[in-house]
Amino acid sequence: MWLRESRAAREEPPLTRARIVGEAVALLDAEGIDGLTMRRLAERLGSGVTTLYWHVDTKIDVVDLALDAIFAETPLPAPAPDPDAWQADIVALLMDWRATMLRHPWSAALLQRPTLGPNLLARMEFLQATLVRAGFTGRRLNSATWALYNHLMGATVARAGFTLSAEDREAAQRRLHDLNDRYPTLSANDYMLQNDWDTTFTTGLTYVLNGITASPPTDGQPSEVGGEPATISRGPGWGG
Amino acid sequence: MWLRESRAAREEPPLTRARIVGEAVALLDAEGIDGLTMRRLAERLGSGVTTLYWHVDTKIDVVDLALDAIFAETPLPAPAPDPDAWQADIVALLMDWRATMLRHPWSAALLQRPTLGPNLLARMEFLQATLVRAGFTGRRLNSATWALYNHLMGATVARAGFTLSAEDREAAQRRLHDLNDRYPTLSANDYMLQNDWDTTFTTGLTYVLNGITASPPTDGQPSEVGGEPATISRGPGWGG
DNA sequence: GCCCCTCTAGAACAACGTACTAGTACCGGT
DNA sequence: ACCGGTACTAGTACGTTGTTCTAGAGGGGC
Repeated sequence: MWLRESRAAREEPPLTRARIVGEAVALLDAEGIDGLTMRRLAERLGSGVTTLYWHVDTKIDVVDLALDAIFAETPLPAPAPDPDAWQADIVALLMDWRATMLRHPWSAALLQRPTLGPNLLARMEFLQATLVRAGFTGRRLNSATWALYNHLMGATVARAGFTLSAEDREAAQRRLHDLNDRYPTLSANDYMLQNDWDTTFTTGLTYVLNGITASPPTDGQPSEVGGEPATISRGPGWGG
Repeated sequence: MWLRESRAAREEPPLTRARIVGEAVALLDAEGIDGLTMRRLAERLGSGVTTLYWHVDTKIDVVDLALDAIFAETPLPAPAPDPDAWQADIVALLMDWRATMLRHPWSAALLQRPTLGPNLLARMEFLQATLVRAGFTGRRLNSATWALYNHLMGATVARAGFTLSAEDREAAQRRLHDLNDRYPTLSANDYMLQNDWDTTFTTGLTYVLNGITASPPTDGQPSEVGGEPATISRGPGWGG
């Protein structure tokens, strides 16, 4: 029995990579990115500081692991029964993706490094597989994938970064109003008082999805149809 | 003459806020965000470290000032003569915006903090004023503004963060191929080998602009027309 | 009995942001 | 001619950070 207990302790040593990552997420949630310190992390784990370095090479590893770990909280959405409802699948995926990141606001600031964790790749796989199922291939597939991803990331980073208190926002808006001659539109439209991020996100998502859907998914020649990148230029070509 | 020289020196002391910010941008360009150190900055300026703190309250101030300073490099684009060509104005603005950030890649990682510098506000003013000129008001104006801003930021952050060497990208793609059963789509579509960020950006921008243009700009009741956020939900409503 | 492997932890180092303090040069007032 | 204040520079020092180096404890196999 003691042997068995000892073996159990052997298979689950008091300090594990998983335990470190879990506590790192908790610490990040509680104190933000600046609160994550190897010493504080060790303190919360009841271990020596340098012990962490046996399980992990560097602090960046901890951050990367924590970043991927939060995407294991939620399972991928179940694809809709109707195979034509690919847009619903994408909306479900992106809404959950955003919700996860906003549950851990520090993640938004960290996602600028290349994201190669298994859970993030799984989400990317789901996104692109859904688009493939909808008929996108080649360059169109690539553009659609990134357009959706960009909207998600831009909206979430903006949302997570705009953490001003209500008073601060009102003060900033008053300052905009004082600079009325320089920023008349921002002043008139209460730019700083924006607070309905959720509907802003979903409305923008419909824009992107509608734009993607309108551009036909590569049936036939992939380089001729309207909406090609070549139609964008600084000169004329727009506004017809 | 000596008096005059002395007065000139008086009006332009050896160390200026502007000179500090300029050197900070150069240092950030050369060595990235981790290379920006008060000591190294002082060294490059030929001054004592703590002297900086007379001109600037904290290091964050330096970063914020540098971040806004890069948007003074380029003037705002001249609005197109044709008033209906508002989309061309927006494209010109966003292309230049992105180009500026990619010229200083550290800026992408920093833009998660609320951006209230005068040059950034001027760009935001241009963007929203153009949309107002196109007829957008109220919620639609807000959604359109942020959809465009989100696309810009998402694309630029992704681009600036994906700085892997060609060999690293190929190695990562090989790893994806080895995990074929888990990421079949990413494996089959060379997800990691994406490198034409420019056309991906412009194509995505046409998607967003088309989606915005398709949704009518608040002529009449602002809450009834199609494309309302309420039409998005996890359940049915999509995929018709 | 001995060794190696897994795991823990203290001590120490270089580098960081910043506060405190002292000092220099110049200008206006008396 | 002196004095005080203002603009500006700079050295020293403190606490904190990530990380390396080194030492050591406990257990299984020869």
